[in-house]
Amino acid sequence: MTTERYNPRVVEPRWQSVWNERRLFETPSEDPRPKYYVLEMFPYPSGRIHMGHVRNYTMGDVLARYRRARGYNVLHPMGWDAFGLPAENAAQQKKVHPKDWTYDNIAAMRAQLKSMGLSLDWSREFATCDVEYYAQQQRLFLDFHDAGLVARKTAKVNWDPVDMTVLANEQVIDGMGWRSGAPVEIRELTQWFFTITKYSDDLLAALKTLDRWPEKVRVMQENWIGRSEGMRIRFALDPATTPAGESGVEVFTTRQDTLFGAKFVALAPDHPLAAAAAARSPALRKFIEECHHLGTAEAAIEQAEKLGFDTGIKALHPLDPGWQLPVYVANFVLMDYGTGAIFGCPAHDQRDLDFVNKYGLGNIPVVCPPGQDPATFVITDTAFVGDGRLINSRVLDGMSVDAAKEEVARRLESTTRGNRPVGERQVNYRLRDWGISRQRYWGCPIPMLHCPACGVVPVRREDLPVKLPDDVEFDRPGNPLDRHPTWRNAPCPQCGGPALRETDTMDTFVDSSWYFARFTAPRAPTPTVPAIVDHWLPVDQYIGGVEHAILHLLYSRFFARGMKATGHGGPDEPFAGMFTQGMVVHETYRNAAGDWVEPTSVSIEGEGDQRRAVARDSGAPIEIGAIEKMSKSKKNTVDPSDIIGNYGADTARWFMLSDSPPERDVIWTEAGVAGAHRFVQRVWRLLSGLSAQLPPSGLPRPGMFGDASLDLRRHVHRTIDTVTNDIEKLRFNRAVAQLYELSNVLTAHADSPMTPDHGWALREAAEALTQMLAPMMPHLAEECWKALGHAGLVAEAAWPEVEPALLKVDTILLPVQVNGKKRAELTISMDASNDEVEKAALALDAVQKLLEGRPPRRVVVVPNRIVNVVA
RNA sequence: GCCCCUGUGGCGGAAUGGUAGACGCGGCAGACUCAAAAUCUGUUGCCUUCACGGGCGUGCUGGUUCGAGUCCGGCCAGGGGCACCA
Repeated sequence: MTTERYNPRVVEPRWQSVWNERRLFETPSEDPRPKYYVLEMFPYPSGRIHMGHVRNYTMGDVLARYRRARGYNVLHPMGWDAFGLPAENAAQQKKVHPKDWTYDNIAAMRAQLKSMGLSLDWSREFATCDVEYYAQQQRLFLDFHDAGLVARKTAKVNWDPVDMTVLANEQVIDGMGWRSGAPVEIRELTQWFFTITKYSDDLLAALKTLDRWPEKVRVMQENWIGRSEGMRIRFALDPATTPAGESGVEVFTTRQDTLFGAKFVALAPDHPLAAAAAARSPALRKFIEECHHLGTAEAAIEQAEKLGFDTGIKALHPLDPGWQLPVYVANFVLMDYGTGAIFGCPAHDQRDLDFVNKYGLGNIPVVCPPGQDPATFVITDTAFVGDGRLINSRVLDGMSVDAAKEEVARRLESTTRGNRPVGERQVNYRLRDWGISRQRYWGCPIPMLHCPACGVVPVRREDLPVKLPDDVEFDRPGNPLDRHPTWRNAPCPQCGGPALRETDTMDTFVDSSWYFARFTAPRAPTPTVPAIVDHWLPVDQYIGGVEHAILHLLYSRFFARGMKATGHGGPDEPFAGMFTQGMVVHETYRNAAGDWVEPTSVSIEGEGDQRRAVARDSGAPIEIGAIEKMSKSKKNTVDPSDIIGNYGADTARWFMLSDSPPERDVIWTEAGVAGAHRFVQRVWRLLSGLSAQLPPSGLPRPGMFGDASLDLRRHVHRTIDTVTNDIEKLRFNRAVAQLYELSNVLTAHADSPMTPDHGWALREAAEALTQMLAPMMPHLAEECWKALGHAGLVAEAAWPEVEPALLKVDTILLPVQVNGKKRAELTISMDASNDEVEKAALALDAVQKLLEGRPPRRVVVVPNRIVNVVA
């Protein structure tokens, strides 16, 4: 019998249109089945999908199809994270409107995604730049505003004077704007913020409940929120040295136990007291000015020397008013953490130590490490930050660090000056409020107005949406909304007088902070429908790149809380299960000139050490470089469309699931893809070849099975068991290996005589294999399912059931160790007692030989696992 | 600097404290073929032995255990996150 080669180019579109016509993946919200919401991070519509998308969406699709087969009502939607800077760059460079560019890209990428055969509910699709979407986002903004979750305050930003825009820190390279190359200025701008810090404690505490999130992501969020417990302490100032009107300075510390080791107080350059002191000192003004010029870049901070300037002001020690400490302005003190001022204890803080060593202020060790003699303990270059006993600290001497912290806290809390305690316990967070203002056109307009009479006024809800004007120009740098002739003008909702619209638009992270909720009722005239969003959320499994482990996930968690608080429903935690996939990486190639070369123009020869690359056209030698994340700049990308065109979507999907554990990086190789494709063909040959000989589907199970049939059935059911488990735990690479093995076993059994029981067992195996392949390679599975004589779709078939009796075996092969080394094997009944096993093991020739006639010292029998004889 | 992860054949990787290397890629040998491709079968950690067998093997090093890739301590290497956060 001849079998035709499986042709994905014909087969895949055919099944895609069958699924589409039957509207198989459109999800009703009202359905008696249990719900399952699986979501992959929606893409930015750059124009082409990349291999990272293929990996991400394949994983999600496996889960969606598997859950459907398990009887769940699955929600698996797709949309577009469509606002953002690249559209405006394209507008400048290619003279296309950001809207046209974006929607054209969406159309191209939608077609690419459809060619992957993903079981998505396309009826719920939306883009965040759809007016219908951002209108609802503006409504949410106003609701958040009314609930006190929106603030307007000044913030320092990186300002590019040429492009006339604010830059993110990542867009500042060596102090220059990434596009303009102009030196970046630090400017204070009034910006819109979401007050995420109101939830600091809750966002931190609730991380403990996210037991289906990667530990790594939880730790990253924990560090980002950065809770520290300490004290806010007020230092009085010596009036003789202090500018008029200033009487004290507050510091934040987590080490109040080291208060007797204090050597100085330091202020941030922007601290009000620093400004007051600068008013009478030109030299200090100059110093503060220099601090401002120091870049915000990490590298600059890393190398920056600890610099300070003595203000001449003296602070009085809170536990000893007779003790004066110099007050410095120091470049390493941050205005926006704590109080913008610190007290320095050099012996037990490295930065403070560096500082005093530079300015010759000396240090007093106040915590002595265990085992050290306090009399000889000195600090020179390295601060001691560990635990120990307090020394040189008067009443605290002999206490542990914790006890001393407690004692100092008690004393300062009960000491008052001017009706206020000198110190208060305080919890500080590293987390800052979320600045969402962007001076850009292609984003969601912030629905606020500026009225000369009434100030900042929200747009009335009945006047929403504030639509982006289409008639804008990108011929000049800056925000086109600022110079639009008419759009800015609107009447004030309060007084009716002329007012100006806010021209800042929202950070695109806002768009992606609630899209998963919108998918539950994507056409509703309100942001959500609470009953529906409560039904679907939380997302049962969210999948995406680890690069969003902090910001996107944290903002979404904040938004969920905000939406709940403003009556839009949903749980506090939007993602019950989170999975961060690894990247798709590829070898890099360079020619003799050092230019990057695409994989498609390189051919590889030889193996191992002999492996060489040459240019496909000229034969010129090519250097094989490091394996790195696919990126356009290194030209080591592979276009998913090429792969799908050559091998079909199933091959690409199968390769993405094979070999590498999903959380780790996967190395894209031609050989690997070719291997995946060979398997596609092998499965088709096997199953289509077998189908002609098999008994019809649905025959009753024979009462008896021969040994071969029983072996096959046992293997099939073991595979169903493990593959089910592996998919549930997202261990796709293991599931793939099991299916390879099953197809090998099935192949080995396919030539056995076609007795009724064997035919039945073979059909069972063939169908189980097809069904288990279906979530991963849905087109191939449909084609095989049809070849096996089914009129219906495998996409609608129920997941195969395990017969528990078949997971058991009567006899097992037990390894026998002597002194921990395997020396023999023992075939014995599963039910044999430990005594029987021990006796049988000791009777083995190999064991006897090694014992040399002596009795064993000990015999360990682990039932159905191993025997270890200790000689 | 702080926090986290990873380290297993030629390669990607399997392995509830219990036979290390499943499965795939690659290699080798064979079958089919006039030949090649495709396909199928066998084999494939390293050393040693004609063979049976034996020895060595999970970055290094110490420990716990009848038994350690897995648990604990100390190193080394690679990767990631945060970073003047008091």
